[in-house]
Amino acid sequence: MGAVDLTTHPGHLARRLQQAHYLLWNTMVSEEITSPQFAVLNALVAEPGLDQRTVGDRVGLDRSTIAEVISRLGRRGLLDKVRDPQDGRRFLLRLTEDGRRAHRRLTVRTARMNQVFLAPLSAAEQDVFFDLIRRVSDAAEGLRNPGEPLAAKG
Amino acid sequence: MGAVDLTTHPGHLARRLQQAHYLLWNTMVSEEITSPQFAVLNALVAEPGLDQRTVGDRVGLDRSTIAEVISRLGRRGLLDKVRDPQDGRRFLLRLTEDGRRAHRRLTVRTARMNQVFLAPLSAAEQDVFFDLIRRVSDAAEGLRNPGEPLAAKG
DNA sequence: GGGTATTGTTCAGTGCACCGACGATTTGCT
DNA sequence: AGCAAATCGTCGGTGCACTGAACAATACCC
Repeated sequence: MGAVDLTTHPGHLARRLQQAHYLLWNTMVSEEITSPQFAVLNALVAEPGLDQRTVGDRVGLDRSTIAEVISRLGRRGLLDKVRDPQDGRRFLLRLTEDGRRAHRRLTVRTARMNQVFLAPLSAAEQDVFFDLIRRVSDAAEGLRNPGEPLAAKG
Repeated sequence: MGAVDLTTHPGHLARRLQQAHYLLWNTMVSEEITSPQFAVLNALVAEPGLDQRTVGDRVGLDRSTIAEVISRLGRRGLLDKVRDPQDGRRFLLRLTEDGRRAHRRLTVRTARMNQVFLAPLSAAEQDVFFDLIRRVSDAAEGLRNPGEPLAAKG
């Protein structure tokens, strides 16, 4: 009487999905570089010289979290941080040669892992999977800033 | 050259989904009791007197994490911990009256939040959403103990 | 040019999540 | 009965994730 079936709760399922992914990442991709760290490397491969905050936007991490992730990557020599001469508030981020190498290596392994992870679904189902998750996430993200109509700004 | 599209990476999507859920939970359900904490309360409503490790199994948390969650719930007076007289290793867990009240209150709010969270999907799509996530999570979970055929045990 | 608001980073605090190691207890085997 | 193995909880360490507050640098506006 009163207990609920958590398998119909999207939050619970989201947590389980992420745990499952964490497990596979650790065994198939890397034990040193985490998935969020890879996301940061990837963002800097696409757009070298971004500042911290923008990297955070790109990969979906807030200021505090991105600062820690970047600090860890910097400590391992995978990226460099230099003050922006044009704007003394920012740090500009750039991968080192080691960072680019790590990104290349992990890209291959990540692709393999994704195949294993998604193996239970047919190709068509995988597309649906992406679509549904994206729509739910985007909608919730949109509720964050209610007073921002996205098109009209003044 | 070399950067990857993270929107086709299930791990990245899983993280974003959980963040979206976290956001909605905090605004629509509770700022004090978190989603994993609610899962523990729910497990103990369904099966009072479980020990820590079994609760962890039910909600999908390892021993260390479940210990912290339970300690927080205990500190707030939502559950009681007593040594099992039959097995001195275990602690048996039981909700207090406050714990049951909190669970009832949050059950209602959680249902409302789930509706908002899933609103972007049609009813049929919601079923597919659950099914796909469950299948992927279960399969990855199954890779954890490779030598356990689930049916034959000796 | 000077005050105010905004922006980028950091820091403190809380909480989830994992692993590996440890001590205590129970179980199983002989 | 007695020892080895498994089991439950704890502890230490690492890392992600958020909030709110502080601080420095820049931008805006009169």
